[in-house]
Amino acid sequence: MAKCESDVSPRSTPRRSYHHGRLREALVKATVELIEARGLDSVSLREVAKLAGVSSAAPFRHFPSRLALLTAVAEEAQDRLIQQIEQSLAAVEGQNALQRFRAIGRGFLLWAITNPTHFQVISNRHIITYETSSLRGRNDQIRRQMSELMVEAAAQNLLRPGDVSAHEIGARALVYGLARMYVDGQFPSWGVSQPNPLDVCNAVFDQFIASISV
Amino acid sequence: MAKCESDVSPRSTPRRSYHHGRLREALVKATVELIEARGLDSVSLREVAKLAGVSSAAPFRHFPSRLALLTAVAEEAQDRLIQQIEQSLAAVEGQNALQRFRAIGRGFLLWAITNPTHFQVISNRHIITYETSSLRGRNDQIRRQMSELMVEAAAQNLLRPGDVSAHEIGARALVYGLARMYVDGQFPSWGVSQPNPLDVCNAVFDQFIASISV
DNA sequence: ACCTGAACACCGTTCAAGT
DNA sequence: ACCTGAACACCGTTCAAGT
Repeated sequence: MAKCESDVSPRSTPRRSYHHGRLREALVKATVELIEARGLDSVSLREVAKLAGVSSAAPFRHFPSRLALLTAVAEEAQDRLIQQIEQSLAAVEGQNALQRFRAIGRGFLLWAITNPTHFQVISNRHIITYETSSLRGRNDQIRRQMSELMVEAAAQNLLRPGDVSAHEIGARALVYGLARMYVDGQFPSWGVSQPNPLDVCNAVFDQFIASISV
Repeated sequence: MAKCESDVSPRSTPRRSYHHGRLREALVKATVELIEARGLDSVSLREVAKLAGVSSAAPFRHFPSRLALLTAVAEEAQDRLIQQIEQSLAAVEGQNALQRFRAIGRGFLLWAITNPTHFQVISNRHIITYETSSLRGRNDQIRRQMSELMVEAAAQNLLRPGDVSAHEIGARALVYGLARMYVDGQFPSWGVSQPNPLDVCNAVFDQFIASISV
């Protein structure tokens, strides 16, 4: 298997001490850098370790497995997502339930497009342990929030007639699908030639929100 | 790395002849079986070869790389998708452009849910060579067909006011997102407890089509 | 023409031993 | 307490040699 060259190089300044100090954080950082440089598949613990300037066995002091390391990246991804959603929600405080629902979707899109590597890791359930980590619980929380807003929007007659949960699942699938199409590089082949992919995503999502509202 | 047990076992009837005869097809079939039994990540050429009853070097007579083997699976996936779409389109012959557009979406959903393994392989651009195979060209063909139907639907005033391409990208992202949520096992956590996931997908997609039509 | 067996350079993971 | 070096069983891929 030929390994392609890249601009990722190990620590030029060798550790002055035997103990690394912040190896855990350094490994997570090195993993993200490696994915950005050469893609998810080419991430090996051995190269992550080399990038962080330690032996290939050292990561196992901090992570029980490769899965656990990538799960740590996914947890960082989720932290950023939740932060982004909270920020987007804060910007529409006091507005109606549908506008708040829309803010969550836009927050998700902004997060996915500005953090494509993190999005790729967290949305790939095969490379992380989703169920046994905190990921599942915190994701469920976002989902519940969206459900409540949809129910509230329906109660306030903000939605066109139709099944409320179908609207909700539709919105989630639409936003998730857009983000995936972007990170999978499908936008160019779809004739999306606009300079900013986020503008495209927002426009599509906004039109969806408009079409389900009265 | 511990290998879990499974019900996939190599050929019980050993080859009577030195030459396999239909090794290429057997390898593709073994690959699909292996993914179904133990997931995409655990597919190795060596095990595929063992399943087909040949040495670990034999596959390289028929496929230049692991990528090429999985690309062959993806091509089989695309064959089935195109066949399904043609069948779905045939069932709505003579109906208006929006109904024909809807038929493509429903064909895609039916294909993805009845062929989850094939969908997983073809939608994972990191494990196949998408650009240099016939995949890209034939996929573009489907996309063009959808574009034309959308333009035709707009010309016939079947759509609510709005950007036509945003409707089209929205439909594509929605359908793709639904299929991914299903194969990624996200439906249970979304409270989708209906017996048939296809019914859920169809209902969500139909409501989308209804919401963008006049 | 098609397949095997041994080899090479990788990989995740373990563990005794070092500091 | 934290890290190294060598080891183990894997992996994709190559290639001389077999049929």
